[in-house]
Amino acid sequence: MPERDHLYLRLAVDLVILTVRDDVLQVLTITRANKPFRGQAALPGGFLREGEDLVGAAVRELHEETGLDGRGLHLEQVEAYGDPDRDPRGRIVSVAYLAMMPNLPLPTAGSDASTAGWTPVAQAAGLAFDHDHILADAVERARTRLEFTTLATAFCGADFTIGDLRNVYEVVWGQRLDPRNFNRKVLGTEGFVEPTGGKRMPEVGRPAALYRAGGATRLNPPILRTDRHG
Amino acid sequence: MPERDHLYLRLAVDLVILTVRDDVLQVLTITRANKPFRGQAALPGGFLREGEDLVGAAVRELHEETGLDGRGLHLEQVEAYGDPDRDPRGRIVSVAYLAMMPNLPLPTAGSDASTAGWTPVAQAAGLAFDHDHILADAVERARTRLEFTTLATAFCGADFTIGDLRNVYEVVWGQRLDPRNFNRKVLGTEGFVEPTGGKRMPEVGRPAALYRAGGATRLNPPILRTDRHG
DNA sequence: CATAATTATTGTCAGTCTGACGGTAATGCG
DNA sequence: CGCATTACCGTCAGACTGACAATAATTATG
Repeated sequence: MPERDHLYLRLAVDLVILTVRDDVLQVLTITRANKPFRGQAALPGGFLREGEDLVGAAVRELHEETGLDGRGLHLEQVEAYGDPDRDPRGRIVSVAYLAMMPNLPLPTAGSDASTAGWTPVAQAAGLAFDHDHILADAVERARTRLEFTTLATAFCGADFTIGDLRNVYEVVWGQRLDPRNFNRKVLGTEGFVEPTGGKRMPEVGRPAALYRAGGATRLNPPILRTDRHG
Repeated sequence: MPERDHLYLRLAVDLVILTVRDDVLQVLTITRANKPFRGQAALPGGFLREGEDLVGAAVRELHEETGLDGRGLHLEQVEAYGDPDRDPRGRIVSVAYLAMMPNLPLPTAGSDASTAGWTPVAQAAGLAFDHDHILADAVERARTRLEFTTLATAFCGADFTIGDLRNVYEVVWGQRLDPRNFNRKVLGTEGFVEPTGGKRMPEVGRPAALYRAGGATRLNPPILRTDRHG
C-alpha cells in the first residue's frame, strides 16, 4: 500500500574485503564500468533485489564483481549509510559489509571480475561515492575485531605460524608487537590456535611450528591495543 | 535513472530508547495505532523522508511518536535489518538506533505521544515486526557500551552518586557488582566522573558524594563483564 | 544520649595479566 | 665448527582485578 510522503529508494550493499598482501593491508576494489564515477576505483557492491536478504545480496555481488565465493566468508555488517547526497543517481542507502580473507589470487575469469584487484588501504583515498568513509569505518571495525575475536586467523591460510599471525596483527594495527609476549598470549588462550604438528622452513633460520585456527571465536581476555584511538 | 531489476523499497528507522526505572531496564514502546499489528506494542519508528538523513529521521520520529527531543541524545546506529519478510506491508528495510536516557517522565501532551510508555525489557516479548530481535541486539550493544565507554552516565541525571552509577551497571548487566571495587575503578579512571562537591542524603545512612559526567568517553582499561556471553 | 542499623567509603592482599627484555634452540651457510 | 638468522622459552616488576575487612557518617530506637 504505497502512501504519500513515503520515500521509495534503492538499497545498495557495499563490500569491504580485506586481506594482508606483501605485509600491507589491502582492500578489494573494482574499477567502475558505468557512470557515475566511471573509470574510478570503488568498493564492490550493488543493489538489493526482490526477495533477497542483505547478506544474500552481499554474497551475490561479491561473486558477480570479483568471482569470489563469499559463502565461506565471515560477512559482518558494519553500518548503514544514508546521507541524502551520497549517490548522484538518486536516493540510495547503502549497507556496508566487512570480510577478512587470506591472500588468495583473484579469479581472473568471469565478466566483470577482470576489473577487480587489491589496493593497499593506505593508498585507497579517492574512492567513488562515500567509499573512503565506509572503508575507514570498516578498517576500524576490523582492528577492533582483532582485539576481541580470533578473526585474525581468517587472514591466514589453513596452516600458519605464530609469526604469520603476529604479522597480521602488526599490519592491521600498524604497530610492532613483541614476538615473545605475542606467543605467550596466543598459545595461552584456550582454543585460539591448535598445533598441526607440521613445520615450515624459512629461507634461513629455525623452522616454525604450524598451527590451524582453533574452536574459540572470542578472546577473553582480549588483546588490547596499547595506543587507543581518540 | 530507474532501471529494471533495481528494487525500490521503503526505509524505516526504529528506535530503541533505554532507561533504568525502578531498578529495571526499560524500553520505550508505543502502541500501534494502524495496521498491521494494530494495538500491539512496538518500537517507535517510521519511514525515511526525502532529503532526510538517517539520524534526522530518528530524531523526528522520536519527537513525533513520544514527544521527546532527541537532539541531546547520543543516538547510535545498531544495525540494518533487511529480511524480505520482516514487514507485511512490503519490502521495508529498517535501520535501528539506540539511545540511553535518564529516568524522565514522558511528555503526556502531544498527538501520538499518548500511546508511548516504558516497558521492562524482560517483559517486552511479543513486539510487532522483528522488534524483539532488534531490541535484543540493541540491549546487547548497550551492555557492551557500558564495558568500554562512559555512556552509563547517560542513564543518570546531571548529578548522581557512585551508587547510582553502579546500579545502572547492575541493572543493565543483570549482575551484582562489588561496591568497593566499583568505586575504585570509577574514581581511578581519569575523566569518568568529577565531583560536584554536593552530597545526597539517603533515607537512612551516610550521605553520598555527588558527581557529574566527566570529559572522557572511552574507558581504558575497560570494565569487562566477568561472565562473557557465548 | 548511647546503641544499633544502614549506607558510603577507604584499605588490604593475593592472584593474574602485561610489557620489557635476556637467554636458548634449531636451522642454513661458509 | 663458528656465525647469522629465525623461532621459542623464561624471568621479573608493575598494573589491574576479585575477594573481603574495616572505618565513616548518618537516622532510627531504646
